[in-house]
Amino acid sequence: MGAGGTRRRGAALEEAILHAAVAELTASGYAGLTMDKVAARAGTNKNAIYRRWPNRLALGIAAYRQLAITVPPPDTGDLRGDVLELLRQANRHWSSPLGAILRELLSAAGGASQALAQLREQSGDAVAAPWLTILGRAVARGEASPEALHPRVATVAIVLLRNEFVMRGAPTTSDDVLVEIVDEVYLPLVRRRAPTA
Amino acid sequence: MGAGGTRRRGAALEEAILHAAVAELTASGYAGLTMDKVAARAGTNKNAIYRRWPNRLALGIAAYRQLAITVPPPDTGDLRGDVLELLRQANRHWSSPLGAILRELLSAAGGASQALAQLREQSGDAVAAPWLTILGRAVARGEASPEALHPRVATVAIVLLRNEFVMRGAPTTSDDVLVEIVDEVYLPLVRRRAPTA
DNA sequence: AAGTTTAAGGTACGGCCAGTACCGTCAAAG
DNA sequence: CTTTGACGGTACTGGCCGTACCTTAAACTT
Repeated sequence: MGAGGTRRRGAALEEAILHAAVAELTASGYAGLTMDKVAARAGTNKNAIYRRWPNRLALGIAAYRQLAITVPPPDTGDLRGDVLELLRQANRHWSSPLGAILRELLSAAGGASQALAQLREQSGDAVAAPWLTILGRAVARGEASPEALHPRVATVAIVLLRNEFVMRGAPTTSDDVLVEIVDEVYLPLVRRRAPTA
Repeated sequence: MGAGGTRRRGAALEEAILHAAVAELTASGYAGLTMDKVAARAGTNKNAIYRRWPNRLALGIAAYRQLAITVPPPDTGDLRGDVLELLRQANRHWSSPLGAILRELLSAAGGASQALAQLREQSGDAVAAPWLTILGRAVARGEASPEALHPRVATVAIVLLRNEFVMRGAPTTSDDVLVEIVDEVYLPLVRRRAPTA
């Protein structure tokens, strides 16, 4: 049918498909992302899609990447404020429709560790950076111990929050829980420790 | 067909179906658990299944419950040993075929928080208990601070390990990582904190 | 400008599987 | 011995992924 009259090729068509996939993804989530619907919305057919992406999951991930954004790490002046703000950002993000899509994708990727790698590169490893940033400042201020810069230590708070999402199926996590994570676990852990006897 | 000759009813049939579902689940995982195959293996048909479980996921969960077992918490005499042993148990469990099935189910449950609750009851909350047990003993020995008995604190190690499984798609986690979790995060967190000078 | 290559469009399947409908049949309850 | 309701068999619907095959148009070549 090609409403535009002229037949699109190459990059133009690819962009149109991706755009349609993004639209479907935001409208119906990954579960509702069907190849037929994407093709229809893009005004093309499934062949054009399968020439570019090997399967539905790959297309879904590609579409998600169009949506993902990164925000600069907060700088409130003290560690507790920074940590809480980072957690709240993450909480908002996971509660948002975008977060729901990400969870769906992670779910669908499941064992396909090939595809999973792409998602981690985007959602996982990028997560560590802001924590190291705010902790670096805290160490400089003497608020945190240098050992806290160990990645596994630095990211404990966000990992606990992620666990909250995974275990409770709840869409959003109460702010009380965030405060609890910060005060009961994270700050005691990263704070300058008294020398072990 | 009914190889048994007599036609089974009620509990007998239900048991046969569940048994077949368990067999299929262990043989092919949840992805390979199809209603047709279960019916065939049980020597019945899909109707009998759908009269008892509303959908495939419910059947999968029911079958999984048949498989899940609990092991008594370790008691090595010191906290570090107990913690490591608990983590190693969990590591083995998640690496096992059974763990793979559980991950598949959690994946499939996804948003269906109704079904998710059933799985949590089995895999999630039951997890906290052994940690409180070993920590209770450690507190009595003076190895850990009483604040460590806070559930969110007590379960930090296992949550970090779970995160490892979720993020790295890896089937098993290296023992080095377990040690790292214990020594870098868990012990510093729960250990009796030196009175702030 | 004519010819050639390559990708798009159109359409129709194959295959898989969840879930449903219908009906004949047999076991258990009364 | 009759009635009831669950069981067995089978056949469908419907959705959707992924593929095959052919026609047509764009772009590139000579």
